[in-house]
Amino acid sequence: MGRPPCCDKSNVKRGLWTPEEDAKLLAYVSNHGTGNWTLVPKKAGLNRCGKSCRLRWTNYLRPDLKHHSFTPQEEDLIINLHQAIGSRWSLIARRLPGRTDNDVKNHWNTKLRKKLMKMGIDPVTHKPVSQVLSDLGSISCLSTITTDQTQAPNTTNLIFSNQPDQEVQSQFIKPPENINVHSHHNNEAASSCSSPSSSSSSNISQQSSPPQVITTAAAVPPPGSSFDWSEFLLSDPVTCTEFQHPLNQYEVQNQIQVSNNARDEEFGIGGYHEESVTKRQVCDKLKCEGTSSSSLGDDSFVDAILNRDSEIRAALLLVGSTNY
DNA sequence: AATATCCGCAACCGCTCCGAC
DNA sequence: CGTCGGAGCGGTTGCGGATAT
Repeated sequence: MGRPPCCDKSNVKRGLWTPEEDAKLLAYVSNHGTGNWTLVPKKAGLNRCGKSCRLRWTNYLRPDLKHHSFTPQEEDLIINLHQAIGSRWSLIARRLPGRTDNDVKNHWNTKLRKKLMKMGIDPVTHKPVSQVLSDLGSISCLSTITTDQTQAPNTTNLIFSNQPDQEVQSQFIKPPENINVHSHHNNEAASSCSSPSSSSSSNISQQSSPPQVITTAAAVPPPGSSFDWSEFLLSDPVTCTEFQHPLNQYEVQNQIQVSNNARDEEFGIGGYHEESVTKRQVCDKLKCEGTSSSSLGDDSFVDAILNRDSEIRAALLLVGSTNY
């Protein structure tokens, strides 16, 4: 038996709030504070679900909220934080005084995501789209391996099916999030399907079984042609599956990739974009390393991630400068 | 001017988290 | 330790205004 609903949905008003309702809620919360949200509507004389009241208050009525559009500085901060911690909207919003998680989320989905796409940057991984496609090529290599190893319906196996169903198509639209191109096993896949000693550019010729999608593809953007990545990313998923990698973009590694993997290794998790990673997991990890747990509020949580990210990137730059 | 399409935002839904018991 | 229930989060939906045809 599931949990009963928080309120009788058939008997409460839904949809847009009227000015009268806003006034009632505002008056009540101003005088009594929020307290137990399930009791607020009754005490405030509103025929609304407590959850709806809380949302209206936090997203619209709170007196400290900004209602003007986002500044370029705020946008930059959102992009940077999203790159570091993924879609933890509430955490990102706490870095932006007067903004709510809903504000940030909406702004990301309607403006910033498209802006990055237009710049040729994948908004999920924040990597160049060409690299994401390279990573997908690597993952397809995994699919040929894992199909034999396990029948578990993991995403990687589904992605490159020749007969994509609805689910497969939707996953293909946003592959990095669902496939997690920078997770451990994908790295293993990438390395297991390429010669250990080979340079990345030589991997192509050594691949015995290229991904199905790629081999059956027809449309290859000619070198030097104008190609709109944003249009590609927004295009029909079926069309997407017909796209073929330019071979010279088949290189697998770069420092950002390594950075992501190193960061994942650091926390023993499959990347910050992975759904299963909770704040607690990261905090626990940091706690084990001597970071005071009491100091790990949400801001500290973000700080810890940003600091660790900076450290890893700095270390990689150092390694890169000595290797090349 | 009428209609279609696009876009942004507010609100909802389902789920997890977390403290109380 | 397990259960309960409120709080909070992220994803998604749908409405309404703006713009294009």
